[in-house]
Amino acid sequence: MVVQEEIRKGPWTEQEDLQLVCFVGLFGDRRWDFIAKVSGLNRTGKSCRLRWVNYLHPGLKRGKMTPQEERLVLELHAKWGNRWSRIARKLPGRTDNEIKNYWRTHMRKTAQEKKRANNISSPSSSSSNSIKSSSSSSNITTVESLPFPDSTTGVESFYDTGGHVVSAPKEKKSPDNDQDDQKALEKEEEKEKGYYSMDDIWKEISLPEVNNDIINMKLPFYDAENCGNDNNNFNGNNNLISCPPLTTSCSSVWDDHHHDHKYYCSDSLWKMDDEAGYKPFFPTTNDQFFSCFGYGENL
DNA sequence: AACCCAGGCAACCGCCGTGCG
DNA sequence: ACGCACGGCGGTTGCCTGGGT
Repeated sequence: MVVQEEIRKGPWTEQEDLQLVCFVGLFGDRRWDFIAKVSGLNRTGKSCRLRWVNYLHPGLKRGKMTPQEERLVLELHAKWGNRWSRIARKLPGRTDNEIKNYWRTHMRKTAQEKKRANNISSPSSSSSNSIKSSSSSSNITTVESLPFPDSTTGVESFYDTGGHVVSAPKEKKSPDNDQDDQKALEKEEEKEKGYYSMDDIWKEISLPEVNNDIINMKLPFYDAENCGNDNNNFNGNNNLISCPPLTTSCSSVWDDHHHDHKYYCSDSLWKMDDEAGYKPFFPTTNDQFFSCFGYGENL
């Protein structure tokens, strides 16, 4: 029995991010265990999924919530309670984690304000903090506790008016969606992205040798056209991202070459010329999005 | 300048549902 | 019908950062 290397935990490095992005580009955002294994990332599938969904997904907005979004979150939370993923589906580009964090922060703030107000008006009154732990069984926040008027008045929702659909985390078991339509939609999306279907993938990997053509395929959402930037790739001078070959021994080779900003996986070259190569790689201009990259500080 | 504290956020954990053999 | 593997979700934790003292 082979002793497994210890599974990595904690913050992701930029190399890991790039590796993950690359393999998600190849295989789609579904089989996370498979991606975790095949990518050479010493992470669990869950960890990979989380990183993708919450941070690397090209459709993510990031940045501060707009007042509109804030209002919507409160409105939907009043309706659905802590169904964060469900709420997130109504906010294109926002993740359940983000919304959850926002909610916590918001509630903390309102609680403090309330407390302060109570202390001012009636210092002796007992704390009527409406925020219980979010794990509380009755987690539906009462409308009255919200800083907005009446959330049940059917306010016109911007999210139902055909805003651009971001492939936010999908839910197969969603009770409020037509499942067949959903599946058909997902398939279409994957086709558009150029993903291999899982059948294709399994066929592919069952071959004795990995077909290296797949490795140099164009990743649809990171090319220059989509990003409106000339440097939307790893090396900043063409539209192709050269991915590591399908191997589980990438990372160690990789680590050996950190110091000169060039990353090799086996005999395939995955190269970063300099920090500038990282930045334009993602189709967003929000600086916060790149914060983890640190522009070479970890190299 | 040093320290403290609160806020923000990324990531982990554990549970649950689903699909498949 | 059952058990297992996996993905998804909600809750929680812990680190980092910025502002205040």
